[in-house]
Amino acid sequence: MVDVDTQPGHGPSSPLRLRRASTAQLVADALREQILSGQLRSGAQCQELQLTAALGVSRNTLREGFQILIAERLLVREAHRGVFVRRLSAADVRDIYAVRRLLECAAVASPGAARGLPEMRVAVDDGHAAAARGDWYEVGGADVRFHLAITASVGSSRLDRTMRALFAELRLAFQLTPDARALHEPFLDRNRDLVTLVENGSADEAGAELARYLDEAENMLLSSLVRR
Amino acid sequence: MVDVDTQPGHGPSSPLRLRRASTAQLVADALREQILSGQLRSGAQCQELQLTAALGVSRNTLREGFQILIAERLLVREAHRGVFVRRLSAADVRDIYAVRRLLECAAVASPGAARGLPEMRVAVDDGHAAAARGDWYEVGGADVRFHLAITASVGSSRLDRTMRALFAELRLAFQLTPDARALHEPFLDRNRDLVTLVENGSADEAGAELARYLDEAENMLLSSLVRR
DNA sequence: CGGTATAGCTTGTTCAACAATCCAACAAGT
DNA sequence: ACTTGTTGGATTGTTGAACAAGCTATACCG
Repeated sequence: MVDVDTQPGHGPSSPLRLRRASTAQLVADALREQILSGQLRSGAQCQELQLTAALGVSRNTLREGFQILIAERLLVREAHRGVFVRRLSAADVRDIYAVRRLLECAAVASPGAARGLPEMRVAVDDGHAAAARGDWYEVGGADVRFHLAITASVGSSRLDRTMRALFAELRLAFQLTPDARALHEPFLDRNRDLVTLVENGSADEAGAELARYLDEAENMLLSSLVRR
Repeated sequence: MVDVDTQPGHGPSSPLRLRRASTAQLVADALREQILSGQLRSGAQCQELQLTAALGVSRNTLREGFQILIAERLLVREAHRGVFVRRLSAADVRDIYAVRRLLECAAVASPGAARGLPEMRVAVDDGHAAAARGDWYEVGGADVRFHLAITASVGSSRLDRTMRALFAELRLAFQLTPDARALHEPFLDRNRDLVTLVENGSADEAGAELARYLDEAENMLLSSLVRR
């Protein structure tokens, strides 16, 4: 699952300190789950009174939880109107892919890219396995893990967080498309090809291929969006 | 000033919609200002009762404001202990520079880098002007604007936000160094050189120079940190 | 001196109230 | 019919007070 630990930056000192999550954090986790799994649809309103009842927390705590997801850009607040599940525009999708192109291509073409290979291979296999049993939602999950593995090779926790947040947002767009299969299937083999390129140390070629890859993915996603 | 509009993602439709900031947002803005200007020192505790009195807001609203800055990583919360101004470790600095190297080098070497030239030039001039009058704090501000101009050339609002947040965090480290001049002076001319390289369309050379640049900046910052 | 209870303070969470704002429905005027 | 007030109900924004839970330091005891 894609989850973003926006919360308590590791306490200054202790690497071994058990901390139970705050209620607000639990609220955010629960809502994020609902959003990413599609149970809370894009554009849906999150009414305070209704959610306090459903989650069994107070209004103030719920609002603290909202703030977490607003910072993650999964929710948006409109003053005095309410909180809504973010609805991605075509411009948002283009913006996200612009970031992906810059970051992922740079990461995959960098010398350290090979460090991500083990996880990339796992994700590729997971994707094919999920496709074999027709679970296109999970294919999407495996695809996210594949691309996460690319940027994770840089070894920066901040970059990880950024990418996780970006993909969580992108999933909002995936949900708007009618045909998950058409969206993900073409990239199963291309992910495998990308692994091969990285294995062979063809840095520039991998970067170029990924750039084309992302362009096509963006166009597919965009064209499937305008249809509604 | 570096400010991150984590808040209300532009309302779904309207490009022309006036919105007053919520109190929680104002609280976050005020605290961010205090933190970045150094009045709230790194590591300092933000006591709820004290701040509610100082800001004239309720505890609940203050806590909503906290959440915003926690998401921006300027504050950290330790359960039942309190909220503190983030204190950057050496590992944090290295992490930040790893991201900067990837992003900025890719951006400056990309075809669209020239789009950022006007703002880059302004920032360079601002920096030299500030240096001439010995205002090293403002030299730091101009330097941030310079690097922001590089990534802004990509044209992604998400990338802008990410970089702004990154630089806000980095400023926490700047504050820990005793000698702002030593930290910033060497890069006044190198920024100028970078402008020239981009003007000439020497993409690869600009990327390589920026990589060296960031390595040195990182080392300087790190060595000035260990001293305390 | 080291360990442990105790007390005080701060944070975590809830609840209830009121103010500000939005929204839909209705009334009135052109 | 179409716009323009007006009004009332519902929702969000913010507050204050209360209590529970968890830290921290002091004082106490072996």
